Amino acid sequence: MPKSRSKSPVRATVRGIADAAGVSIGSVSSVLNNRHVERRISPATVEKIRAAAAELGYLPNISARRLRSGGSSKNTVVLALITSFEAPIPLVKHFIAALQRAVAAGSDHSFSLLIEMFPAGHLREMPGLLTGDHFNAALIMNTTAADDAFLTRLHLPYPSVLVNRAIPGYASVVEAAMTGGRPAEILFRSKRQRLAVLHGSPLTQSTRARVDTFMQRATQLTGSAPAEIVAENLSETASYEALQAFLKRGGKCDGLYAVSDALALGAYRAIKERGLTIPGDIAVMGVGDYDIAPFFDPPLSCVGVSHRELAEQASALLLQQLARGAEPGRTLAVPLVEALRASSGHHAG
Amino acid sequence: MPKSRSKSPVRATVRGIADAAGVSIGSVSSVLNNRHVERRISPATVEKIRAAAAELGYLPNISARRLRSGGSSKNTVVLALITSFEAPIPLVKHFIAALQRAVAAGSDHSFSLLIEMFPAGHLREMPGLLTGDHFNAALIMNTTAADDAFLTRLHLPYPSVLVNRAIPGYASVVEAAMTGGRPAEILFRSKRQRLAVLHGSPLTQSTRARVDTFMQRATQLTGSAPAEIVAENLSETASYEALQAFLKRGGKCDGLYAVSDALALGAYRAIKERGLTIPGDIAVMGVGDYDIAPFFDPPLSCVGVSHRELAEQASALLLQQLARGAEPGRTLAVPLVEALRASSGHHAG
DNA sequence: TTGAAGTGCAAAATCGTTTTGCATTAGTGG
DNA sequence: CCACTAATGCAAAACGATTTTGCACTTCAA
Repeated sequence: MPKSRSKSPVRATVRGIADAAGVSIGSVSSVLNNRHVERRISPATVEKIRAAAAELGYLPNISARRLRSGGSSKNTVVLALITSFEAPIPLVKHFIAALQRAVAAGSDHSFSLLIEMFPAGHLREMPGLLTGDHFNAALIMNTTAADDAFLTRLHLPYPSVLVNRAIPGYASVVEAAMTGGRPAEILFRSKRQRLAVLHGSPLTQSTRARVDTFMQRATQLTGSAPAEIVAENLSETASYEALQAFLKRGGKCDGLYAVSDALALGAYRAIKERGLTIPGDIAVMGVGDYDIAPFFDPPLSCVGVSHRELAEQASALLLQQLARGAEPGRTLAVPLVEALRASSGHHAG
Repeated sequence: MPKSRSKSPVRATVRGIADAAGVSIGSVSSVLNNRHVERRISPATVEKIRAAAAELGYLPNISARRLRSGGSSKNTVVLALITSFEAPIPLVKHFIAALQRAVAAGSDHSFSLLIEMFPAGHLREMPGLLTGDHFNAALIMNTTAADDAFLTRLHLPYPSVLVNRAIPGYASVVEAAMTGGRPAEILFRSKRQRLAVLHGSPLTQSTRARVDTFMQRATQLTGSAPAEIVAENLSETASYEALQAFLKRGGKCDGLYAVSDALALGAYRAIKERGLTIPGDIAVMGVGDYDIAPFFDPPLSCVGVSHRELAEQASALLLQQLARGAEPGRTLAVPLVEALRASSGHHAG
C-alpha cells in the first residue's frame, strides 16, 4: 500500500495524485508520461490516475523534471535577459540574436535563454534576482536611476553585464563618449548655425550623455546654445507633437539632432507638414537604432553605435565571465559608426 | 570524514567541490552562498572551498537550486515562446508583452518566460520539445512547412498554441481569411485597374493566403489577373530591388498590395526614385505589421490583423489551456482592421 | 578534574520527478 | 494440487542543491 502524506490541501504533485488515486508515485509518473503500456499499468489504473490528475489540475514541476532526467542538457546554463517593460524592443532583438550566436559559436555547455521584464524602477522586486536561483548569469538593460542605485548598493552574486550603464564593480558595455559631439560637428560642417536637440522624457543615462555632449560641442562651434525640444515620451507621435509645437510658436532651427530614430521619424512629419524641406531648410541627424533609417524619406544620417555590435560585445563579455569565473568588472566602450545620408545634406546613400 | 564518491572526472557540483576540498557538501553550500559567517565555517576551510570551486569552474545547477529552495515561486510555470531565427521580431515583442500582461492580470501561479529559437525547418531538433522537460506550455510561431509536418505527425505532450498556422489537434490563432480580398476591393474602389501584388520568398502559410485571396478578388473585380512581383527575401532592400526591376522593364501598375510593411517601405523608395507619386501614380496598401506605418511618407494604408490583438488572443488561449487542462484544439480567427490613410488615395490620417 | 560554553563540520532531511528492481497476486498446464 | 509464467504496481534510489540538527572536539572557569 502506498504511503500517504496526509497533508491537508492536496497539492498537485505526483504524490498528491498518487494519494488521491490510491496508487504509488511511480505508477503516476508512468501514466503521466504515457509510458503506461510498456510499464504494464492496467487500463483501470490508468483511468483512475488520469482522472485524479485532471481533477487536481496537475502541472509538472519543470525544475524537478530537468533535475532528474537532464539527459544531454544535464547542466544547462540559464542566461537571463533582464529589461524593463518600457524597453525599445529592437534592441532586445539584437541581444537575443547575439546571445544565440555566441552560444552556438562554441561552448561545452547547453544554454537556455530567459527573458525577465520588470516595471521601470522596480528591478529590486524581481524574484530570483538576489538569490540567483533563476539563472546563472544576466544581461541587464534599460534600468532607471533607482534601479542603478539598487545595483550599486547590492552586488549581484552571479556574472552580470550592464548595457549602457557604468556601475563600479560590474562589467558593462556602453556607447562611446562623443555620441552627441559628432552630430554637432557634422551639422556645423554642413553650414548649419541654429542647432536644436530633440529628446524624450525621462532621460536615461545614455540619452542624457547624448544631449549633454551635443550641447557642449554645438555651443563651442556655433557660439550659441542649441534649442532643447522635449517630447513627452519616446514615441514618434510625441516627437511629432513636440516639434510641431516648437515650429508653430516660431521656433527656428536649421540643424536638428534627434537622440533616437523614433524621434527623428516623428520630426520628419512635423517638418514636412510645415512645408519645410529636409535637408534644405532643416538638416536632421539620428542615432541609427532603427534598421530602416536608410529607407526614411530622405534617408536619415546617423551617428551612433551599432546595436548589433553592442549586443555582440555584451554577450561576449558575459560568456567570458561565465567561463573564467570572476573577471574584474570591466567597462567596454563600443565605438561610434557614422552613416551620412541625404538628411544631413550629404548625397543620398 | 566526508564520504567521497570517487568518480573519475570530478564534476563541478557541490559534491565535486566537497571531495576536492575534503569537506562535506553542507559546508560547501554554506560557503558558496556566503553564509559561512553565520554557519561558523573557519577561514581556512572557506579558503579551501573557494579555491576548489574556482578550480573546477563551478556553476550552480539552477534546476536543483529552484527545486530545493523554491520559496514563493515553488511551482513556477514555465512558458516558452518558440520561434525560428528568421522571425520578424516585431511580432515577438508583442508576444512577450502580451504574455506578461496576461500573466500579471490574474493567476495564482508565478510564471517565467523562456525564448527558444530554432533554425527554420529544424524545429524537431529542439531539445526538450518532445519530452516537455523545459517548459509547461509553448507558443509556436514562424514554422516552415517541414516543421508543420512534424507537428502534425507528433502531437506535443503539453498545452501549445500555434500562431498563423492551423494544424488539426492544436489550438491556434490565425488571421482572418480575407486579408487579401479587402485590399483588392479598396484599391478597386479607389479607381485602380492595373493591380499588382508584392511578396517575399519563400511564402509562408499566411503570406500565401494573402497573395491568393488578393489575386482572386482582384481578378474578379478588374477582370484581369494582377502582376506578381517577387522579392528575394523579406527585407526592404530586396523589395526595393524587385520593384525597381519591375518598373525598369516597363512593368505597369496603378495599385500595389505589399504583403508586409517592410516590403511596402522598400516599394516606396523604388516608386519615388522612378519619379512616380503615391498615391497619384500608384496607390499602395500594406498589412500594418509596422507600428510606424502612419509615419511613412505618405502614411501607409493597411488592412491586416493587429499584432497586438493576435498576441493577446494567443496568450489568452494558452493560459486557458493551462488552467482548464486539455481544451480541445480550437482555432481562433483574429478579425481584420482597416486603417485607410493617404497611400491609397484616402485623406491623410 | 569536571562541567559548561563555544566551535567547526558531518550527516540527514527535503524539494518533485523518473526509473529500476522486486514482491505480490493471478493465471495456466501438468 | 503444485509449479511455473505472466501481470501488476510498490518501494527505493537516484538527480544536485540548501538547511537543520546534532555530534565531537576544544577551551575555559570553577
